[in-house]
Amino acid sequence: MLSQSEENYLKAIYSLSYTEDKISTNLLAEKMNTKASSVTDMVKKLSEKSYITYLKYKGFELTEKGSKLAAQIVRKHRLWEVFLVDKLKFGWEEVHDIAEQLEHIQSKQLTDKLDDFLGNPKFDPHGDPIPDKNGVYPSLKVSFPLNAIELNTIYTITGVEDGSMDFFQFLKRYEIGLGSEIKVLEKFPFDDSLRIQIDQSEMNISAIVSKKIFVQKVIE
Amino acid sequence: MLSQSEENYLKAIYSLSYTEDKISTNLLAEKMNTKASSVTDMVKKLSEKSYITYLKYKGFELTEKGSKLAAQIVRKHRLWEVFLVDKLKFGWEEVHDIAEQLEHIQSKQLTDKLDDFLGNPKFDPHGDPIPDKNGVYPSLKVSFPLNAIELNTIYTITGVEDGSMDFFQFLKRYEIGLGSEIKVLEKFPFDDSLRIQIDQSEMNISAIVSKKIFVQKVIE
DNA sequence: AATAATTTTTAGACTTGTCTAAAATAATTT
DNA sequence: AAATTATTTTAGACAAGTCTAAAAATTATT
Ligand SMILES: [Mn+2]
Ligand SMILES: [Mn+2]
Ligand SMILES: [Mn+2]
Ligand SMILES: [Mn+2]
Repeated sequence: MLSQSEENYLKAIYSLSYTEDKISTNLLAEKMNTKASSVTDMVKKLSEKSYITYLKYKGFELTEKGSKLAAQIVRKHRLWEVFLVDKLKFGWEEVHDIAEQLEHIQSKQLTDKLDDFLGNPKFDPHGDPIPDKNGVYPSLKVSFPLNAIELNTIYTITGVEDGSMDFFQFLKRYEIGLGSEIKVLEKFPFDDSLRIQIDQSEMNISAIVSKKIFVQKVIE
Repeated sequence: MLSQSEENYLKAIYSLSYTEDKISTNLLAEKMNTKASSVTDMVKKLSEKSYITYLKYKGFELTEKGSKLAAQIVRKHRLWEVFLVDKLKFGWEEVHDIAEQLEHIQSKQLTDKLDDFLGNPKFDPHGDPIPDKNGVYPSLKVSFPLNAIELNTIYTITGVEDGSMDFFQFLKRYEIGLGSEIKVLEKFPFDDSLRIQIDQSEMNISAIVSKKIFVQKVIE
């Protein structure tokens, strides 16, 4: 059984693994708000216990064992967040620090019963996916930029990349917003512009715009 | 903010205060499954922080501040036990160790919201009273042995002290059980036996029996 | 009241987790 | 390729919490 401190480090490494391949001492130190020397100490210990592989000066990465355990901590964290928001009526912005404590409670039975009590939620109040008891994440509908989707298929807009006022003005003018249903009718290779159907109306959008609008396939 | 260890010691002192006035090092060491020297170390610290008063070789006792805090830890412990049993469907015998961890989660808001969510329970699954957010316990109906109660007043049987088969056989023969309504009609000083009314029937019981049957006054 | 037994405290050691400062290694610049 | 800079590790210190063994204080017994 790992200490609370070891678990927090492991979780941080897990979270960095999402973007980084091998993780450096300084990167983890920054994430954990500690000093590099403390990280080295902990990394030695976690490596000793084979939750990570580590070569001096060369960085470290999670082992299968480490990854499995980290997923379980994330699972607990997110399940407790669901509990706090859904059952205790906390705001979603208030729950992180409490979940940071609750995630360390040791009882597999508790986690599983909590999961059932909450109705086996797939996402936490911040929209982050909750791994199941085997560490498996719910299948995510992945987002694509508009310029990369199938023709004549309905998608939903889930995000835009550019946050400039000009871009928002453009989107508003044509009533393009989150949740709008969108279908690409035709591609024009000469300038990569697209003829699209947005809700009921049709229009042509430039390649520049098409790269900034992200969509997900509509399920069913 | 106290450490988990400090909180556990404080809670143990609080629990011993119920029977002991001044608490000795060895008594607490036994309760905490530690060595006397560890207790001395911790007692110094808690005294330093004025949760207890302590004189070398003379024992220690809770201050007002210590008592208040300990009651809040007990409150959390018992509320979480209610949660585990009522909501997560644990058996009442399974919840103590988990509550032992949960009682250390730091968030007053969490405790109060949990209390509301559970419907402000007054007793935990083991029948122990839950202090409110001000540390006040629900008014307990206190139990007395039958030989110490008022004449001609209705009481309810809440417990028996002797667990022998012979005694149970006796109780069963006369249909005396938990929840039975009982009234003492007459006392016979020559042998301290009692004439009682048990539910609808009347009988005489010996002093020996009268000391083993515990009752509470019927409210209202 | 002296001696013996018990209880409590102290002294010193060990572990975990952290830090600062210095040394070692790696990466970048010239 | 050497020098400079950045990163990482080591060495040594400290606080918290625990333990064993020895010393001190208290309590009980003769
Ligand atoms: Mn945490
Ligand atoms: Mn979250
Ligand atoms: Mn506890
Ligand atoms: Mn209980």
